[in-house]
Amino acid sequence: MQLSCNNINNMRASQIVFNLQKNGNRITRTRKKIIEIFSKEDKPINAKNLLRKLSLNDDKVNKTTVYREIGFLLKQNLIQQVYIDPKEIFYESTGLDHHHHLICNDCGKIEDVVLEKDLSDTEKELEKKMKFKVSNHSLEFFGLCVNCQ
Amino acid sequence: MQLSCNNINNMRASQIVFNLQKNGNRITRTRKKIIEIFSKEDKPINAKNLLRKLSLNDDKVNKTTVYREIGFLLKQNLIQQVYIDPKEIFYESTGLDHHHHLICNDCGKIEDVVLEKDLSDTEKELEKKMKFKVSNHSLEFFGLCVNCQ
DNA sequence: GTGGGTGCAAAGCCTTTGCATTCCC
DNA sequence: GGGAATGCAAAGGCTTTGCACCCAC
Repeated sequence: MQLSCNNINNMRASQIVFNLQKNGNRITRTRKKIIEIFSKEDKPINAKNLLRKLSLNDDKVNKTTVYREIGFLLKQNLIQQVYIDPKEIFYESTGLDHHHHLICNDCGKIEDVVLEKDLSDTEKELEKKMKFKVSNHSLEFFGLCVNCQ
Repeated sequence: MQLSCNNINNMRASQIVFNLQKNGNRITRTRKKIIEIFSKEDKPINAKNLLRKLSLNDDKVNKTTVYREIGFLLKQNLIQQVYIDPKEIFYESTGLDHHHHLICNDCGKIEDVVLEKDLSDTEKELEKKMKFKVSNHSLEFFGLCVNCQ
């Protein structure tokens, strides 16, 4: 199970690397690792997390590189910001299925959730009523997780 | 129009001040001013905005005071954080009707919107399916406003 | 008068920038 | 070899902290 899941994710990472390279971007060891981390991870990551994950392995990566790489991946639209904490910027892969987050106010745990109904009706309402052209939305739920209730 | 609107908001501010005082909190000039600003303002405000608004008038207020006052109002649950920009923390009065924001990706304008349907069904779904007890949510829309389309 | 509120300066954090060095293609 | 990517140190920007002074009650 875990294995097949990893395979799928690794395929996604390779695909991303392939496309980047095709478009003339260099694939350095750090860039490849970061792409793999974002492909494997199903929770939002911030710069500090990412630095820690990278440093777990063999060689160290400088934080400047991490920030620059985040900027690069944002520009390539491979990751996106997640609006769950106004004090820290979190990111997640744009390749994930459209989902939302449950953030526990007590322990800080973040869970993903795919909702049964989407917000397309609401977005239509906004475009009609407010003449606002919605390109994306952020819907996050705050409360208490099972363990903290 | 404008006048009556201000009156309503000023009433709200006086009510807040009254309650704070009743609970043993001191009402300083700065605290009162900040409460009035949040009551009058219908857009999310950040510390910098607030400092600027306070400095427009007669005497200057120190930024430390602004940050401490924001902390105080948060603790009193009179203002809440708004999740629209991961780089800056915005706040708005908790006394406003439940609403969401439309953030223009081009000019940065923030509009309020009250949606026809609420998310209570979705919150019930989450409590049932994920055993997550929702206390509040953040729903923000990003896109292009009328002028920027 | 007392204790909370304020101002100032300094420190803390996270993030960005400048510049010389490294290494992918 | 050329130019993008990297590492290091320093700077920037926002926020917090320490401490002496002030003012609301």
